[in-house]
Amino acid sequence: MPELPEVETVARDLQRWVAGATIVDAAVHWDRTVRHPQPPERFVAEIGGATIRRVDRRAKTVLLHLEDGRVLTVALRMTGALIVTLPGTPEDPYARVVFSLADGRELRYRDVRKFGRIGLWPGGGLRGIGAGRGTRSRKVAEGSGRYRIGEVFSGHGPEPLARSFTLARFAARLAGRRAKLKALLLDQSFIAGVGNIYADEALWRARLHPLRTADTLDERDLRRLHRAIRQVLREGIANRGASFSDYVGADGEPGANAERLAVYRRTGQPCFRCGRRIERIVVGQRSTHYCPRCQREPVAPGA
DNA sequence: ACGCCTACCTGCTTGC
DNA sequence: TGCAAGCAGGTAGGCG
Repeated sequence: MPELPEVETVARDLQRWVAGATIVDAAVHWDRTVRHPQPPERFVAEIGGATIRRVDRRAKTVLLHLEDGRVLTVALRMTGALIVTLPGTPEDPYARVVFSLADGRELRYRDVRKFGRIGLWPGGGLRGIGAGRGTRSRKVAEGSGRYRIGEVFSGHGPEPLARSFTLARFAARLAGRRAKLKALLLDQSFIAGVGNIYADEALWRARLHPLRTADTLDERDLRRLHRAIRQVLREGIANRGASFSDYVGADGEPGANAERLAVYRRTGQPCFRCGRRIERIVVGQRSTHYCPRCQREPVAPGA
């Protein structure tokens, strides 16, 4: 499940391997993977001849900045992967879009479950992203006009690893919120890039129960949570991401972070801090893993 | 504005 | 062994 650390790994790989490369052709094998422009034939016509200037990441989306200013976005969602292959590499039945590069290599978008989306957008408006209050995700639907790349992300919250994501700013964003911590961490308009794995890991590290509500946190809780979010994401990047089934880097290799996780998918196994068995509950339709001793139950109001 | 729910997808695991 | 149900979860979009 590509979250911030996994997407960052892919973007860094691609920056090393395809920055400067020219896309000479593209083949779309699953139409709905291409979100914009529509129809896919138009997408193919518009991407042909484009040269990749730089590759980076915003939230959980890979951004391939083209020389002419346009931006190719790849949202990996659940099972998406961007893999660079050498000439002669066998075809992949799960490759939904294949970009042919001028030097003979291919940049393949592989996606077993077809949730991922690729878009091509006019540049502009990226500056200042995440500086706003983080509204609910705006409607930037397929086929509904040509939004600039900045507008695609206008509804996203701040980047948790940015220097500007300070404790004060985090506290200000949390103020007045009464949602469960788990739900809040998964909300991309609150913070960009955290998914189910790193939400559970951050809460374990901060010793906070996933059902605690944001308005019950004191200053020390806030500080621990702010720190924990940044730590688990940085460690994930250092280990090239966590692989469970489908996630791989642009080299096609899985990351090493899955075996270093403290709670995610460790139900019934001992907590690394206290030895108590990790439990699994469902919060907002998402499986949630935590230590019942280290992460104490929320106290009912008025109890 | 916010919290909650479902659809989108397919492969793997589980249970009978 | 076979087969169906359950599970995995990011996010658009709908509802109250």
